[in-house]
Amino acid sequence: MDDELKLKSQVCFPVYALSREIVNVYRPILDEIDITYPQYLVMMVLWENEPQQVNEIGDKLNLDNGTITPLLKRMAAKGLISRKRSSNDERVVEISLTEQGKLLQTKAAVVPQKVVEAMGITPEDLKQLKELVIKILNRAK
Amino acid sequence: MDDELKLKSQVCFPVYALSREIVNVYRPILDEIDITYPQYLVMMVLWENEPQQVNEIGDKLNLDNGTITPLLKRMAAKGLISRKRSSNDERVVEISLTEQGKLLQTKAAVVPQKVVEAMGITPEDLKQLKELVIKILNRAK
DNA sequence: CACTATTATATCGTGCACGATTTTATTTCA
DNA sequence: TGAAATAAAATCGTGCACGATATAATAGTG
Repeated sequence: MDDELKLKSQVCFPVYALSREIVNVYRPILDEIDITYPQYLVMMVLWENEPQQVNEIGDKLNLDNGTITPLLKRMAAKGLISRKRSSNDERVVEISLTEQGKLLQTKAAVVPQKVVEAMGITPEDLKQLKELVIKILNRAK
Repeated sequence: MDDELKLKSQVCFPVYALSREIVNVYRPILDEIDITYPQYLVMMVLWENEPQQVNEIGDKLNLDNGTITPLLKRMAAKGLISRKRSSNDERVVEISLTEQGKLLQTKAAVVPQKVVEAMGITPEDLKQLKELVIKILNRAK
């Protein structure tokens, strides 16, 4: 049998498995502040700068608008963000943080440390992983 | 602002983004043999050994049965696999390849090379990535 | 031998994730 | 200026992904 078609030979499968494992590690930690991992990513984008357009957020997270639009709607329904049509350009929807969304940042401050602890990963491996993944990601896109 | 809550500081986000990018690279390639990436993973598990129980496949792919059961049902509906209750233990469902499922292996032989080309990744980075990700994955679980 | 615990699978509900298409607004340029 | 092109969001359909729960069969135990 062709070795390349064996699961053990795969490089992509461990990445796919690690990605899901990461989300599973985040889940119980983010449950405490009542958001999901993709929602947490959106919040990080907005804590850094707001308001932002739907597409700006999608570009930063590499999510297309078929994903980001319903994601933002769930977040708006939860009271974390607000959506307003731009008066300059009626096509654009500006996403801003609500007071509740701003306050969540304080509660989220403990998340990074908790995740590192839960994953049991060393800072060296972390750094190496990030550099390598970003290198590959940049080439792939 | 707390730097740890910035997207740029994140390690997990690049892994999550790379995982989705990988699936997106596979998509057009696997479209030609009419399967999805998770279905391709199941096929690899079965090409290596069959029949296998539902849970055996799920364990190898780290997928719980809320994911694997409907996935296998779609594959059975497509004619790639067959599902049969074990006569020894009526709880167990044995998953086997159909003739069509076996034949697909030949058509899939070109997939690994095509993916490597499409990703534009060097063999050294590939090897390094795999080792690092597996190391982290083993610690996290 | 019943009664409880365990195991294997299925089901249900929610939330991504993406391609394809649609809708509406703005821009371009003949 | 008005038709065609482009751009921003939204919508639709399909397929994961997972926790929680349910169902049914087998195993263990007093």
